[in-house]
Amino acid sequence: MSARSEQKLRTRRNLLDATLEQLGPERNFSGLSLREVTRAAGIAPTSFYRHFDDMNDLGLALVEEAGLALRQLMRKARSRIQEQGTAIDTSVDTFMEYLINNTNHFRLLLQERSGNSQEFRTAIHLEIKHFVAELEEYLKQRAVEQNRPALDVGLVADAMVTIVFHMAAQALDASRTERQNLADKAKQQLRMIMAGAIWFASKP
Amino acid sequence: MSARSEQKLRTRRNLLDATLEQLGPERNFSGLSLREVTRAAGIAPTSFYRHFDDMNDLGLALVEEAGLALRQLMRKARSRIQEQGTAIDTSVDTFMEYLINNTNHFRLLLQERSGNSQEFRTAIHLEIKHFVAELEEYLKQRAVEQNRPALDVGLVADAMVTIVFHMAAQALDASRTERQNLADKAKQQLRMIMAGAIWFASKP
DNA sequence: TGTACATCAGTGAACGCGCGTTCACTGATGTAC
DNA sequence: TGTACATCAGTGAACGCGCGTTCACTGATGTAC
Repeated sequence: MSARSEQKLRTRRNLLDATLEQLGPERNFSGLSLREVTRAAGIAPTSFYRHFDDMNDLGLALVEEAGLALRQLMRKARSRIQEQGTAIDTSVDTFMEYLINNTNHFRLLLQERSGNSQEFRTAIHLEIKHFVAELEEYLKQRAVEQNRPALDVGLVADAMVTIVFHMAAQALDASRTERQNLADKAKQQLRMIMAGAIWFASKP
Repeated sequence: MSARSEQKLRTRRNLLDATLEQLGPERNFSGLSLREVTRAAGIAPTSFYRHFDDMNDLGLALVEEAGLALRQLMRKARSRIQEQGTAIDTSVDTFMEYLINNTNHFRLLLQERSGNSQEFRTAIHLEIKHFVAELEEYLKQRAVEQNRPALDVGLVADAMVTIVFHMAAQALDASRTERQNLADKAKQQLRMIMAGAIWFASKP
């Protein structure tokens, strides 16, 4: 790759990183301006257009990145579970780890609910759907491996992801000990859902 | 009350209503401008300050209103349940009704997660906490009435509200039939949580 | 009831500001011969 | 390897726009006597 295109990629990366860094409890993605982002990235506002059509275009790139990171996280969690056998604890702990290491990626995924373009919200929704689908697949496998009755995995995976995302949203701006409490609460709630699902599945 | 102060209240009401009407899937509260709101309310931008300090102040008034409406809704749901005895179905249906009649009030309550002032988010969080607390109280009573083991009501109420709010958020911009599916899914998920909670409560 | 004055909701002009986007440009890097 | 030209990432000036906020004002409503 030529020096020129390497430099271009580096600038693009700066734009993406600078955008993430601007996000916070009081800063939506939709509240960021193009000029703010270029300022943070150390380039002229006009240079923005060498890399993205507009802020929406940049946002979509970030959402894709966040989704990819989430999927990588899941692979990691699954391999940990095989070693340790504690599915719920390990999953929640791993999610929490993602949260801490990719705070602003996660912040972006939470913007699903209004304030952005249809396209943007659809993109986020898709990433979360992937996340649910992979959990579904995993639950199905586990049920077979453990000779348990087949659960309504769609329903269970959806409920679990709802609980975990909600937990994570609250944990974002919480202290270390609050985070621990939130994680513990989520784990217990997931166990309730699991127990309820098994109960329903084993009914006549 | 004097004619003058009645007129003032009417203008204030116009501002609040105009603000709610501006909200939508692509419009955050934090994305609304003072001038937009006064334009929609049919007054001069400068008149805004006769009623509110700034947009944040107006937002807080709306959040309070939305919380009040939610609490009224709950009373209604509880009385319906006494007549019919189907707690989960009736509660979800009633929530759905609120959603349809107070769409933009609910949209406002969904903005809890970033993009607004700390004060604003805290206010929303408080309204949701009230909602959870009343559900907790209700669950406690039901357990006693039905001679069931005491549940971990805090955990259950929290999980249930998470599920219902998530359902409602998705239902906001969904079609009639999609909404029905979302409500059915939520009901089943709530039953799972309930069954799981009872199972845990009846363990030694 | 009538009069003189006080209150105050709503106004219009004006301000300075940051915004997104356009344009013609510069000069380093890449390419063809 | 050296030369002449092409590419193109990044620039700086400029634009028109909507914003929040200030200010001195107007005129209808309210109040005191």
